[in-house]
Amino acid sequence: MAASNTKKTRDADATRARILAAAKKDFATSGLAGARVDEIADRAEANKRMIYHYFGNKDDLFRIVLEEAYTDIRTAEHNLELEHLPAREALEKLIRFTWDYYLKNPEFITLVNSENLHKARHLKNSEKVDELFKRFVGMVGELLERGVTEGVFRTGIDPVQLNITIAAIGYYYLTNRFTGSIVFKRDLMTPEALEERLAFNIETIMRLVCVDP
Amino acid sequence: MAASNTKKTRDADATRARILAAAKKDFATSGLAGARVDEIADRAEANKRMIYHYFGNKDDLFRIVLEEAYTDIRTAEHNLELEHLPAREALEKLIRFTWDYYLKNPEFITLVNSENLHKARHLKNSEKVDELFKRFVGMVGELLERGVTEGVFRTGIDPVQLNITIAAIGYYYLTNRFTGSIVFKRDLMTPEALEERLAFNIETIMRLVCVDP
DNA sequence: CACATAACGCACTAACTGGTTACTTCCCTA
DNA sequence: TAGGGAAGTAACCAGTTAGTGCGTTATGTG
Repeated sequence: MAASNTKKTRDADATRARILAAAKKDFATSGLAGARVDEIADRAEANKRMIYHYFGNKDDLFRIVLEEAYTDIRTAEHNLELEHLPAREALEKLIRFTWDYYLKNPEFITLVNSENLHKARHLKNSEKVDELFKRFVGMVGELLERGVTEGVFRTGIDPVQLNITIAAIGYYYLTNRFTGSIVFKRDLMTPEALEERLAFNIETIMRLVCVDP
Repeated sequence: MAASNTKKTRDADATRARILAAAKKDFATSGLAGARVDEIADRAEANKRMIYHYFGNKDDLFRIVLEEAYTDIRTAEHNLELEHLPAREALEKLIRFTWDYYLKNPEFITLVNSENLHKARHLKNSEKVDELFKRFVGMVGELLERGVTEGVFRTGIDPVQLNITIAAIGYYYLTNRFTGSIVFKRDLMTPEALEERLAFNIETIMRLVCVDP
């Protein structure tokens, strides 16, 4: 499973990008401790020396992969432009987006899990993530306020708690899909199971937030 | 941080138990790949050779630690004796229990995360976990039915989906407490924050399940 | 063209890591 | 009380791992 064979001669940006993509893949698959620098270099079709040249060391590489992952999801979220929809529709769109993003980008979940295993020590040194989230929490807060004004949402809901819950009900299902499929004795990843779960999640949040669910 | 100094001369059971406790701690802290067999032996105040004598290899040791963790939580759950309470109270007790258990046993969460990173390959070889969960899902199913009979719960709720959601809203908050505290710019682990989260979770589930929340 | 600069690669190392070999020490019971 | 088996130990091993020293090669610019 190597990077696309567009390896030209001497292209610093391309090499850097290939290393990042390879690192994302390996860190997501094996965790920080389990991932191997040599394998990342192989997958990137780059020399291991280049990893240290561009990224310093394994931990810094991990930090940058993580920052990129957070930037990606927050950018996609921003592009939803929820502010142009009625509050109820906007909320449902956010729930669907969160679910779909986790589903299509499973590496995001495992990267975040890895970072939490390490008590977020990489994120602590990151300035980038800081500003990303300011906008995001604000967005959901405004959405809630708008819903109250429209008369469709209950008052007094904490946007952070709501955010966490919307993420939780999708994240948990997907991150624990392997043990979950065993202990609950059903394949949690069939198209039908996924559809059913999304519907359940939408209902959960709508009943929590809406005046008249 | 060594095991309690009750190390007598020649006690196979005690040595085995010390190794298991040490392994649980280290696997929970560092993950499967990150944990070191030598360190587990040190922490257990046992010789490394004993680990291989009693448990075979690192992966088998991890599997047994995991089985023990699942047995512990399911046993505690069983001891709740929810069947002796009115359905509504029983449900709230289950939500509180789940939250408190995760809070007091953070290693459970990290062990399960590790196992899922490895696609549950250890659990696949476990017969023990199989029967543990049969009882559990049945218990929640009966609780839901009883609530419907009592006229307090809505009909048609899937016990597995409910189970997953109850776990999810606590699990996600706690497993991601490090990154969460950074991105949301508030300490998620103060007593007030924890209390607030539990209240929010109870409200979420009650609104989802109850006819008249 | 010349040449400085940056991209790239080889081969190496010191420390580590899961697992083992060969041995000693203790306890139980015949 | 003798001796057999289980508990426990130290030293070791072969393979792995993150990280580097240093030389080579391409490329853009004066």
